[in-house]
Order: sequence, then structure tokens, then C-alpha cells
Amino acid sequence: MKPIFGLLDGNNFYASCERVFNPQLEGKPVIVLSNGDGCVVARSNEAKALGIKMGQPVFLIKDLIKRHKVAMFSSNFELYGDLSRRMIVTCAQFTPHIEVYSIDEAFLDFSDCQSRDLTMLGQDLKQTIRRGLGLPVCVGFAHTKTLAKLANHFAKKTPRLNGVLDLTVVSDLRPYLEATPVSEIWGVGRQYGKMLEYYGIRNGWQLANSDLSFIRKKMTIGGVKLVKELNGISCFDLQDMPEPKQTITVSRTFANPIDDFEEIKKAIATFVIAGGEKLRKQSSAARGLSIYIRTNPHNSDPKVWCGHTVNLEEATDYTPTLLKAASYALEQCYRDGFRYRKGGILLFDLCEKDKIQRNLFSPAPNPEQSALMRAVDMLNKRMGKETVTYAAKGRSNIWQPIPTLRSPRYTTRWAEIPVVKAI
DNA sequence: TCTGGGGTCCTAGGACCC
DNA sequence: TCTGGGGTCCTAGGACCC
Repeated sequence: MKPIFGLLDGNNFYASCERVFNPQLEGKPVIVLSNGDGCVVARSNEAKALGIKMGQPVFLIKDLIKRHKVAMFSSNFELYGDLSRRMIVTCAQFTPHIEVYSIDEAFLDFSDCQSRDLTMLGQDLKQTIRRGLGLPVCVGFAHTKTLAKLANHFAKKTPRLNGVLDLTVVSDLRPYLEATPVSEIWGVGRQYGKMLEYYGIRNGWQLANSDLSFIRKKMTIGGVKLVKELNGISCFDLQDMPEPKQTITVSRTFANPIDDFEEIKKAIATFVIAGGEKLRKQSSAARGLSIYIRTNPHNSDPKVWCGHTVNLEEATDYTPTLLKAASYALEQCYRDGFRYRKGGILLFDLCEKDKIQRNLFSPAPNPEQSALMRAVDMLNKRMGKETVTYAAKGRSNIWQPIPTLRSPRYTTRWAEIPVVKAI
């Protein structure tokens, strides 16, 4: 019995989230910007039709935006994250086996539905999400994840399919594969795409029928699995239970270049605090911490990158210890006299919190530290972000961009809940 | 003037061990 | 003086994904 994978994908997810509470935007071009409003990270179909590209710097398309009255939003991750969570909850009505692949995508296991009409099932799922959340989605079904991706791709771009395509009932996949440029296959990026084209492999069908030893040599084992998946042999399983992350990073571009050590220190502290929260959320502890800062690589400023890594004696999830290490690291690598534009931290060498390898000479673990972290995390969860925080991050943060174009966080803040007015 | 953020996997090569 | 084979661990770098 072959497995059956469904891939559910939100259409233009961030842009669609903006429309949920702002229906006047239906049919109009909408774009969502990156942190700091620097570049475009999501586009409605109308915006795509205007030629606005993913990742395009906003300043390059200012005229276009003005001329076509493109609705423009700062990113509102609280809203998108919450709607994404609700989308997954809705999927759970259809199958308990869900792999949350990204904020707008999930793989669903329907192997138990061998004899069901999957097209109808997909339509039901799609309409349930549309009715319940106001979000448009597409669903693709196939016997492998890679083909489910492909099915979703066609479901999205072929109006006749009405958002759902079941490839498990298609006996000849050739037309679908042949119509797909090789670099649009999941797992083939720009570099591999160029290489394959050089060798005459231009579409999915040619890739599916290419020589495995050649693929092994050029694209390593991952490429071999990819080709098998295109031939209907499943190599990538559904990952129900997400593994804890092996590294945690937090980084940001600053609103303006900063040449002040104290301000940079506050920014780094803010990243460490956020990283510590992520760490504890997955019940991990970190043995390694790196920090870095860099200047703007896009302008004529001198290209400077400074970083430093600290290996802690013992893995920890205690934010004050991480803050101390980060502060030390920054002092080690900071170079005076440059305008830094971005900074970040990396937590690595993670282990499970309750399996920390202890040092013979280290003092006994302090239960008060764990209790303190638990209390802080709980307060911030229940009473709102930063109800309790650390002095190290400072009170004013000149590095933090102000999201002037952000829509209200309708579903996660009482003060921003939508108001219905009687006329 | 103005260009995002956060991850994963795989391999090659060097150091080191027996 | 010359000569072998097998293994592990670590890191850097390159590819990919959203």
C-alpha cells in the first residue's frame, strides 16, 4: 500500500491574512514587507501581475506602488502566526497526522483514506478553511511529498481545478512533469537548476528519467531521493513530531546604522533574551553561543563583519548566563569606528535540558534559576510579551524599526480586536 | 537614502587513533 | 629506512527550503 500525502498551502499567505480583516482589499494588489519595511516578502496575485518580485527592495518600486495604489503592509507576524495555528487546528479535523512544514504549509497523511475520493476531501478541507478563517488555500495529493508539492503547484495555477489536484488517480504523470521546468521541482534550486540544464535536463520528466549514478555524483544522496520521489517511490516520511531545533538564531537588521557600542550591546541582549525563550520552549539547553555584527554590504561603507564564539563550561538555558557570555563575546570582537547595520546571535550545541552533561567540579544545579526562568516565561505568556524582562536590553531601542504600516494584531491583542460598528 | 530572517542536510578534508 | 588500512570526529562550505 502506497502512502498518500496531501500538501496544503495558503495562497499568498501573508497577503491573504491581511485581507481576512480588511475585505476591501479583495481584488486589489497587496504586498507585505520584511522587517524594517526593506523588501517585499509576500504579494497578492494582482501584485504579482504588476511584476513585483519576491525579495525586491521597496525603494526600487516606489513609483509602481504609487501608480497602481498597491496596498502595503509592514509584516505582522503575530497575526500570521495565529492564523497559521488556526489553519493547522482545522486540518486536524481531517487527519491526525500533520507535519507543519512552514507558516503557510502543511503535509497531511491520508494513507488511511485509500478508497476515498480525495478530490472531494480536498474541496471539503479547502472550503472549511475558507469558511472558518477566510483564508484561500490549495491542496495537492500524491504518493510522495515531492509529487504532492507538484500537485499543489498545479492546483494553484490551473483555475479549472478549483484549488485541488489528486495525482494518485493519474496514471500518466508525464504531462505534468514535462510541463514543469526543472528548477521548479522541490529540492532543485538555482545552482542545481543551472547545472541540470547544462546537461540537457530541462523539465521534471527528464529529471525523473535521468541516470541515478549521474545524479548521485552531481547532487549527492538527496538528489537520488528526489528522482525516486518523482517516480512515485516515497523517500521522505511525514514528520509528525517536530524534532527540537539543533541551532537557534535570532538576528535583525537595524533601523539605522549604529556606531555606538552601548546601543549594539542592547540589541545583542535583546536577541539573546529572545533566543533563551526559544531554547526553553523546546526544553533545550545550549553549550555554545556566537554573536556577530556587520556593516551594510550594499552601500559604500567598509565591509566589516565581527563575530565571536563562546563555549560554555556547561549547557544552560539560564538567560542571565547567556547574557553574560554574549556581553563578553561582543567586547572581544567589537571594532570601534564602523556603522553596523545588522547583528545576530546563534545558540548551538543544544541538548535536552534534563540531560545536561555535568562537570565534575561545577557547583550543583541551582533549582532557583529554573524556577525563575519558568516564572518569567509564564508571566510573559499570560500577561503579554515583555511583562518581565532584563535591564540589559535597555528601555529605548534606536535599532528597532518601527512598523508604521502594520495592521492591528486582531486576534492576539485585546486592545487591537476588530470593532463592528452598527450603522 | 532605502536590500529579511530562520532553518536543514550533505560532503570533503584534516586531525587523530589503533 | 621503508611501509598499511580502517575508523571516528570535527569543521567549513555549499546546496536547499520557506
